[in-house]
Amino acid sequence: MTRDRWLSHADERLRGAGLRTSAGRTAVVELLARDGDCLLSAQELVDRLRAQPGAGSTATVYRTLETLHELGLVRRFDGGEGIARYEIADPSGEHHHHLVDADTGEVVAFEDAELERAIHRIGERLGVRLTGHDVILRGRRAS
Amino acid sequence: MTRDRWLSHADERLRGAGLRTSAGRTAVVELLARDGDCLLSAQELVDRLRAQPGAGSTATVYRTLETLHELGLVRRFDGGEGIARYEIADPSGEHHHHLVDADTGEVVAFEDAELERAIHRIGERLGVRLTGHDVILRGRRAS
DNA sequence: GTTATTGCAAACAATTTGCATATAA
DNA sequence: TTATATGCAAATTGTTTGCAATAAC
Repeated sequence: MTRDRWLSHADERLRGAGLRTSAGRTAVVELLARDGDCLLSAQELVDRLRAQPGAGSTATVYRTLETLHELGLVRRFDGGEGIARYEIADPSGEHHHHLVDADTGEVVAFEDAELERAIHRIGERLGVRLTGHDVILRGRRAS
Repeated sequence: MTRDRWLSHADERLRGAGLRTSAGRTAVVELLARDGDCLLSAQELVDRLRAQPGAGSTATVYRTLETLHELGLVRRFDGGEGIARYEIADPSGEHHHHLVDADTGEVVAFEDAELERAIHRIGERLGVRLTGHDVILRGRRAS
């Protein structure tokens, strides 16, 4: 399962970066492995951590997210509401994009091979080795 | 020319929304028509307005950008640095996307018909009438 | 022991808002 | 004349940071 794979991959990567296995960071990483497959804000993480005992300070959550992002373990999105959202980045490179309902704000994830192919070709056409990409669609359900 | 067309379109649309032709808003709109074809921040707009006499308070710039965005006259982007950037939205629907250099942060605009087609098809596949979309590519120049 | 990590609270930066004044209609 | 728009400064909000205490190695 993707989440388990991500968790062990993340552990390994953090260890490999010379970082210690500390309570706070571990709590964030495990929470992400459990709930982080789609777009969580830092505040949401803090809240969920606070539900469980002791762990979960704002600073630690932000610091951990920054670390994970630098290591390529999470993707970060800056949706127009001025708050960043994160989701785990599958080590296999497989990923989805997001469709936002223009009325409700509801977010749906989708994958599309044709889209990925088009993006790949753009990189070639522009002479750029792509390191990442984000696609956000907005629309309303056809009535 | 696109900018002139945008300016008259914007004027008309603002008028049509029952808004008054005021100095502050007009200055922002005209500045956008002149310089706003690609990704300006609110602060950059304020600075450029301040270069000219009298006009250009932070509040008015933000309020105008909000209005323009609601009316679909500008596109807003939230690049990961916590600051929003705006550019004029061509009334014809023609538009470009952005490639960010992973090393320098430099932004290049591009258009791609194949990409647009792929996105259109995704809308159909998901049963959604698309109202907008953003694509951001990140990469480094092939050496 | 030494060094990384934590948590709190203070600091920050972008953006928003209250309100009294000025201005377009 | 009347409602809208402005500008200032204060308030808000998401995020970052200094620092002393704590925990990993």
